[in-house]
Amino acid sequence: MALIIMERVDGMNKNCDDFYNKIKENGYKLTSQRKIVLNAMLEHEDEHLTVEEIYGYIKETNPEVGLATVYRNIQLLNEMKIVDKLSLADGFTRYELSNDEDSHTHHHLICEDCGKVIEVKEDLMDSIEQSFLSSYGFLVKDHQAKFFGLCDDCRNK
Amino acid sequence: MALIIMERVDGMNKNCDDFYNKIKENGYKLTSQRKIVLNAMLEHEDEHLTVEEIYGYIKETNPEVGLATVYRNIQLLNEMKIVDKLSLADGFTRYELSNDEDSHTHHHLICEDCGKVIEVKEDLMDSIEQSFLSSYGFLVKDHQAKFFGLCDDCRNK
DNA sequence: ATTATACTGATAATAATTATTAATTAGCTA
DNA sequence: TAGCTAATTAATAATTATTATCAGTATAAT
Repeated sequence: MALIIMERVDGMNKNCDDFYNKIKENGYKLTSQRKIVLNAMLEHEDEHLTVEEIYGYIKETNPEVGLATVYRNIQLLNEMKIVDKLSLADGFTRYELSNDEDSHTHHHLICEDCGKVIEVKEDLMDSIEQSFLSSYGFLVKDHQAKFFGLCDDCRNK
Repeated sequence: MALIIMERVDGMNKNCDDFYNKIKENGYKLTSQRKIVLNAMLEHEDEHLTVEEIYGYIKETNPEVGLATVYRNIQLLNEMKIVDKLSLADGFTRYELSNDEDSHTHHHLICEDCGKVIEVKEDLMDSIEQSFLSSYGFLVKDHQAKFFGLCDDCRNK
């Protein structure tokens, strides 16, 4: 039984070990709780999760993990750029797995009518960021952009 | 003395009455506290203020105004698009006077080294927003964008 | 001027996050 | 591989930010 679980975890995502290594490279210990938090994020890759939601998912299989530990480790994963911190339109702080550690953060289109959030994985900001360098001498390393408006469904209602 | 103060308030900003009218147009009463909160924002037009900071400015001249009133009215001014709500890099919720009620929210360039915040008043997002309409059917009404990186000074250090 | 109702101040309540502390554990060293 | 040490954890207290409550007050409509 334990073996089956191990197989599933190992096979689930080839990046899993990469993340484990990253944690150790940064000088942090690879604790079971850290793996659990990271796996929760991997298992809900395309969601924008609050800490309470992450905690809820974790409790289903690992009720012994404490809330403060989830807070601590989400923060740690954010500092290591493994997860991104964002806030959409509802005032909650949310986290999601970084799509690619070297690429810029992707954009979110937020429908003001139904609340739906659309992910835009293309960057599309290159020219605007170039202009910031020439106009202000500001070198952009990353960005975070939200666009508010109406999604296709709500626009046609 | 009262007259001098009145003159200064009236002369300070010709938009003052426009805002007062807007409050009444929206069906809200024009209370002295509401004027005080609005004037605090007008007197610190280019700052990104937390509620505590606004409260601090108000207390200097009007210590009788309560904190809950500041919260209530800042929220109200935000709903009426007189002030914008934003969060920069420090996790605090901040407010600033809207530059122009009809234009899109402006951008912020945040230096990761010294923390300086540069305002970009030009929009520059038109083409990217057009592409969202054609690719996703999403009609953008407003946006909010932060760019993280290095300012001119820190880049040359 | 009177009056209905929205608004305010003070403060209690709530929610989100951080700090504390004793006990546990990862991973280095012998 | 056992033992050691510092990092980490669980539980919970403390803190911080924000919202709700409610009795009293002030706005603006009549």
